[in-house]
Amino acid sequence: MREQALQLLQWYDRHARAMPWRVPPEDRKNGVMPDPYGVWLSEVMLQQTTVAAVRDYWRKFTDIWPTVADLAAAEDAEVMAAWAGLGYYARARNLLKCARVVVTDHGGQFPRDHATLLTLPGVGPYTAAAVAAIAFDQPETVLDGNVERVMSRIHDVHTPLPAAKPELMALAQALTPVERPGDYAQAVMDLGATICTPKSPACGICPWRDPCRARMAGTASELPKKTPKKKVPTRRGIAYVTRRADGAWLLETRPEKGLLGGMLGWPGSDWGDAPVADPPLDADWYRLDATARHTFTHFHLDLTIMTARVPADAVADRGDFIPHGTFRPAALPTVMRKVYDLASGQLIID
DNA sequence: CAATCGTGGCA
DNA sequence: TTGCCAAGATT
Repeated sequence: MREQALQLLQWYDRHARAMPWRVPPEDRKNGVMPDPYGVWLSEVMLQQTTVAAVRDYWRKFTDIWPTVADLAAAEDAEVMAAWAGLGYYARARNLLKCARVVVTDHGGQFPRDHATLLTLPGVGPYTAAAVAAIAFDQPETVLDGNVERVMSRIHDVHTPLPAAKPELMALAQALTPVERPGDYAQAVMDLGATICTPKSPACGICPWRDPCRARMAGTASELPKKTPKKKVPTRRGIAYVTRRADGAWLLETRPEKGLLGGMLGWPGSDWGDAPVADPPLDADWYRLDATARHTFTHFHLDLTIMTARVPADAVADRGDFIPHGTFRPAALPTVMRKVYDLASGQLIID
């Protein structure tokens, strides 16, 4: 095996991070392999998301749906509700699609090869490689943010991302060993997460200290270069929070496509410069002084909150009344939960 | 290729 | 407060 990969694997044997979905290196050496379903689930959840944020969600999902068949049989709304708060909700929609494809088209078994994995909804180049390597020990190369950073430093690559990706992928592939590819994939990512960090990397204790070109050049902390991103605009909107006399709340399921697609939310306006919207029903509307502020990936949102109490026989033009006993604020995406937190005090039913 | 798509933690 | 960042995929 290549010396450099071996050094990283030896470091991983001593410093592998413990995670609920991970089989530690000492067990993998004894032939223990992780459940592909759990690996796939973790990889989808970890897309652009921290390990700390994923842990409890992964446990919740595997507790409620222990197998891919269980997940495939789940109600859409239940899965979206369970995902609420984790963000990037297209992942949850594709997660369910993928589970159903695995059951109907692949006999309930995850494909083992990269090409077939790539055909699954929500599975791109990174996730396909991660599942193939970690769950099936195939010599695939994972290229995530960690690996991009590690490779750009080891080889002192100054080409800015994302243009540098093909180059970094080639470098990463050249290092990928044929032995223990699953542990190796996890090892590079652990290295990036704990040693070769974005700011102040711990080069002094790095297993790849000697071959690292950026450390030699003193450029490690400024790599990888990235194309500058523009700052985000502020948009405004209106949210209508309606409570019926029997305690029910007026909510609507958002369209499948677009922001917060498929998630539960308060009826409201579009979000833009000067939002206008008709209330979801005729009522005596009260405007809260406080607004709900939230930052998405590409814009800030400032939501004006309107509240109203309506009779038990009220009929809405938009949305559906959800009974008080059924409604769970935790099933809302964060921005909608912020609105609830601000509005609920005004809508207490005796 | 560039834009879209969440959230929470941290300097 | 602001900006950056985290195991990307899709269009």
